[in-house]
Amino acid sequence: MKNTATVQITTIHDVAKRAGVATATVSRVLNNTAPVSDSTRKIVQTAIDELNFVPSPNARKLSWGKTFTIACIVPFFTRPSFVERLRGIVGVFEDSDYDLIVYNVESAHRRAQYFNEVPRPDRCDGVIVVSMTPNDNDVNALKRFNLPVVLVDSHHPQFHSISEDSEEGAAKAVNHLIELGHNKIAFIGGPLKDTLNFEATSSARRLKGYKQALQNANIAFKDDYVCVDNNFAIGSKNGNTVKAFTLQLMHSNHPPTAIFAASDFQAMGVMQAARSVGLRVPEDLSVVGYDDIELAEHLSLTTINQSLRLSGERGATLLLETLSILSNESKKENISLSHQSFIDDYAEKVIHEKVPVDLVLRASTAPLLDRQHIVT
Amino acid sequence: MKNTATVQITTIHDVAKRAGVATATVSRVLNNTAPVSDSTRKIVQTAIDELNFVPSPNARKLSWGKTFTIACIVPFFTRPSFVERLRGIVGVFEDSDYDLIVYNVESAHRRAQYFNEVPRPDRCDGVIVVSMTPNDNDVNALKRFNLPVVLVDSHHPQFHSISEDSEEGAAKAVNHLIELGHNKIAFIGGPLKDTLNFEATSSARRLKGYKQALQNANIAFKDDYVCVDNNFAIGSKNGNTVKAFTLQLMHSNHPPTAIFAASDFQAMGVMQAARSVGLRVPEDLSVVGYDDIELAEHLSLTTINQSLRLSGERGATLLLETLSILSNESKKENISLSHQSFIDDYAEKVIHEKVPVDLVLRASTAPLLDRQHIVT
DNA sequence: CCGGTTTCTGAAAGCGGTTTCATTATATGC
DNA sequence: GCATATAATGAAACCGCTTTCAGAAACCGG
Repeated sequence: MKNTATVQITTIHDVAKRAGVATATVSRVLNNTAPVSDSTRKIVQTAIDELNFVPSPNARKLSWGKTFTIACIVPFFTRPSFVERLRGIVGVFEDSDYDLIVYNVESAHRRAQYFNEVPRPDRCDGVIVVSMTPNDNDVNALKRFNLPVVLVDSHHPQFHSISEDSEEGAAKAVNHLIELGHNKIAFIGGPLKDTLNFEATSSARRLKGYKQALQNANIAFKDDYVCVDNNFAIGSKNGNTVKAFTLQLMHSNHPPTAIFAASDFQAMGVMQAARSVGLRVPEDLSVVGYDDIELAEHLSLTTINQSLRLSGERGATLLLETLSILSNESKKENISLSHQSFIDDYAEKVIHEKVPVDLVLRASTAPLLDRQHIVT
Repeated sequence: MKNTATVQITTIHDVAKRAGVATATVSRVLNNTAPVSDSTRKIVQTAIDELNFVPSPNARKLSWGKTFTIACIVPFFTRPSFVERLRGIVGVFEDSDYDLIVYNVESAHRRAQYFNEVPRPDRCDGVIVVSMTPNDNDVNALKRFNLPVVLVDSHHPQFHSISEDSEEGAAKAVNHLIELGHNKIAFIGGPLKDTLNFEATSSARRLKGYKQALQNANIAFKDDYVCVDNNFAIGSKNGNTVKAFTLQLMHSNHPPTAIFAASDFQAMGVMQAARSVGLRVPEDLSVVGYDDIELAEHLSLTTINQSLRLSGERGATLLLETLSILSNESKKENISLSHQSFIDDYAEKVIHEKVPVDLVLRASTAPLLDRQHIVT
């Protein structure tokens, strides 16, 4: 059951033979790892070029004791925002020596499986976890082999993380509406508890920001104005709950004049529902979303940009940096003591980076009109 | 510059020592590759369990001469439909022994690089190419080492492929409109030539299907009704061309009563543009999209479902099948001659599978009304 | 022109598995 | 009951590359 390819690949031995040197020498010119005389180097290089030799990644990995791969554990298709995040991550590793393997979590079972099996030094050199807060088991699994870990879009005291401040973002959204004169502002969001990790979801944090903003503006919080779609998940075919919520809100005795949705996808549902009953956006109803996914621009949706792509980029970069620091650390040589201690410090410190959240003004929000006052 | 992990991983030697056997024996119980007495098997198994031993993937790969990884070359973020396709692919490999590495093509440079560097037996056991028709160079690169290759969403005589019939799909869309009584049907699509591979794009094929359908219905083809956005690409910030096209069409002397867009994303632009000037969809304008991406359902967009997910699944499965056939072939033993020849046939034959294209009826299309007749 | 570095290079020992080959123990046949 | 096939196991080679170790060659000051 050996390899099925019929054409043999040239190995370092072929090169060595052709160049009339030992494989060690070939390896040395390959990696610049020890002095090689110009003459032999040239000969070897010629042989390499002529044979079109590329060293076997696997052999290299085994020999180096590194995998040169990064594992990315991500609820791939259940988050509307993963594309952009992943794009950021992929972009960083494209130009590095590392391969990226994406582990897609779509069930609690897979989640546990991946957290247990993937973070091993013989499988990857580092781990990026996206949009999942590690629970106790996960933490143990992640720490077992001291692999560098970066959390993107989540937070844990023991691991580096890149995250956004959902509360701040939500507050910005709501403040914007308040500044436009709205005070009947509803919230529509997804589930507040995550079934995969039993943590507060971004919806929960955005709801918190929403409440905070209202409070700061001395606007009374109304339970009726909060709608939570516990089944909401991109990919599930139940986008209708949002529409039902919207209609319910707008047909109530005190219909809101503005709705803040915890995601652009939900905001889209809101806009559609509103329009389906003849309400104009933004004239009759202002809508703010969250995420600033591609869609938002096409919908002219005012929303909160949470730098999705950037968060991926930063996460990947941070992991790369950690990796390089660790590898420098392991060859403690020629390094001044002060520099060494700097590095130690750096390696010890857990870094929590926040990515900016910004209001993106588009055409789905407008000042509260007098007419609306009358309607209410 | 060795591995940075500080905790050592247990190896097969540890297990062997603990069980008091040779590593060969451990390997044998691990792989069921030769008879082992029940007693020793039990001892070894215990040692494995106690030490929590998992064989190093890398060592295994090197030894087997296989990589146990599949390379997937895909224009990741420039196609609106990649998510679903990838989802299908990922789902298949999750339960297999293979890792999936996704190579994201976003420039001609990367494209060439990946096609040249990736399809080597020391990097992967098989290749899935998504949404790109290989050019001559690519074909050479792909065939160099006789690696199994499957094309998803493209076609080439020399490689297995899973694709949809864009012409048929487009014809179904247009026929639907014709059946509703429309005869002023415009087409809005993306570029007809692909800058990455200089091949006809799906837009081009859909345009062809559009023309065909018109012709079959004896409706004269009008150049004015065809709008091609040469800059269209998801991710580029120029979704406005579609809107401009739409407005231009609707303000012309003979505005169409229906528009067929070559993708759902573009259809969304059409709907928005139409509504922005007070036109109702579908009452004043029928719109049909293509792809049936998630969005379509939320937009209540009538569209053509081209089984995106399924295409990924089938492609991945086909590759897996090919792989298993090849590996069986390589151990030509205990196989009846007839079965062997069947396998040979199968391995020789290039398989071209079509995935179904179906009209999905939603609320963006309606019968042509008399009122519209008058308007024109 | 000699001892002592420094530079360059090859042989060989890993990396962590698998597999061949040889050997011993057991089973089977007559 | 002995020759021979078969089952079970260990030692060692191997996958393709890196790296240590040690020796040879070149360099250098006196």
